[in-house]
Amino acid sequence: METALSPSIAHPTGPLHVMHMASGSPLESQWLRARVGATHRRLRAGQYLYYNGERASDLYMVRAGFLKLCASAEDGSERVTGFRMRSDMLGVGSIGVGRHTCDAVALDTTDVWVLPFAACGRVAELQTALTAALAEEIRRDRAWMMAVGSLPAEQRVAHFLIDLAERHDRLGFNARRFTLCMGRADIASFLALTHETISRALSHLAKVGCIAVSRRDVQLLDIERLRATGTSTRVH
Amino acid sequence: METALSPSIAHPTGPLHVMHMASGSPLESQWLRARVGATHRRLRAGQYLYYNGERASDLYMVRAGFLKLCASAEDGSERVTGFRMRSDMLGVGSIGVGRHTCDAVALDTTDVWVLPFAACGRVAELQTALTAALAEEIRRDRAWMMAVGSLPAEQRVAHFLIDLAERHDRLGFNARRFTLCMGRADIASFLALTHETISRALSHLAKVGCIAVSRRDVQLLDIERLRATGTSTRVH
DNA sequence: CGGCTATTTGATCGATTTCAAGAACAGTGG
DNA sequence: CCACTGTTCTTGAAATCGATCAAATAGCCG
Repeated sequence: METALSPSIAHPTGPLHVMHMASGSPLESQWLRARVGATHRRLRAGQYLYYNGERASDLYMVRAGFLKLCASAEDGSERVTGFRMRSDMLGVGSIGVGRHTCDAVALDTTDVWVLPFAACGRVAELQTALTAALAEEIRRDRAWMMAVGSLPAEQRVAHFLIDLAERHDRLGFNARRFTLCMGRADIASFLALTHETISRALSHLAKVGCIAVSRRDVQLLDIERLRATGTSTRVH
Repeated sequence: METALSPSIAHPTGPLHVMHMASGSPLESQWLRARVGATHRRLRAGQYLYYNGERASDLYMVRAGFLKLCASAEDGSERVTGFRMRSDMLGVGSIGVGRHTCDAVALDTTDVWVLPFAACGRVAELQTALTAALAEEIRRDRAWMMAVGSLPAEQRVAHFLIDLAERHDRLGFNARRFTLCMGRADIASFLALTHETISRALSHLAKVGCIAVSRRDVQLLDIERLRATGTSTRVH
């Protein structure tokens, strides 16, 4: 019944679609994981998987739960740079520098596989999968750049909700109704807005009937209209 | 004498610094290039190296000149997502999807090496270098997200100028004085502003004595102050 | 020189931030 | 179970920054 939603949710040619690749990637294969000596780690909400600047020796794949990534500028201000859920990779930004370039914080009880760096390099299949995961990350950031740079506040929020819905859909979760694992402030930081603006945008989208919101529970009522607001033209 | 500038220009721990890595990367080695069958291509200003959506079979490394990358949203609006100069990689976003995810347009007479995809995959050293290049790209985008998301217009412009200066410095070019290869509109698109705002920001930075601008020639007169404006706190 | 595009500058308008306060909720300890 | 406290969320009103509209100037190329 989730698949019935796909026609309206899915985005066949968009960059986000490719993320699904990870679900079938070698990184999820059982024997490969054994071969690289993958271990397992569980985090409670609020715990850090790794810290910015910390020595990096592993990559991670989320198996359950939800995390946010926070980068900090030189001046000390923090910004959320992304959210990660099941089948997403973590820590790829550390490749080539050996240190994590952001914090990773669990927003819910979270399970990850720990994939040692060195081992990943030895296994050719993993190299390839890793490369693909990196490329995916780039496309994801690119999409974010487009959205944040050119959409007004309410449309950014709509875009954000649709993105979450698509990811839920791909993982087989309910894409029309889900709970946000992060607070308004985190969404605001991610979308480069204030938490008041997020609140107002959600209230307004609810008032016009696109969605229903109660605290952190969200229902997408009129996805088409939501997508329309989240996609409409805004040329600089 | 360029090195004398480094203390004030360089950014020892910042993500941008790592970009330099590319200069010493295997991708620049002569025999490796021969081994992957690298060819050469020259573009005149305005010519496209590749188009968004086009089948991708190569990666590119810039040897001379200057290019911009343009991504287009579903609604048709175009946005500049980056600028590339010597020692930068191009086309990495296509890895894993087989198609280019943006346009690459020369802004000046430009030379690139063409590195066939398939060959890159065979050579282990290249795989590693490639992975590093991808990670670099991610960090670069992350830095952009931080800047654009949290800085007001004038500081974004200052940040942009400093970034260009650092890249020039690393390549051994004059970091205090250079000419912009792109128009105001391209800068505006990249920084998610309007070209009028870019113009005003440059004029103002010039009025307060941080820089001198004439058309596309820029001199950085007071880098410290420029950096201060480009870094100052702006917490959401 | 004319026509073109890029750039600069001014004036106004509007979206979003900021400041401020209240309401809903969660957790705590009595 | 309930008051207490702190946090998250919502809402309002005012202030601000950048966009938009409009026009003038400056280069550039044929």
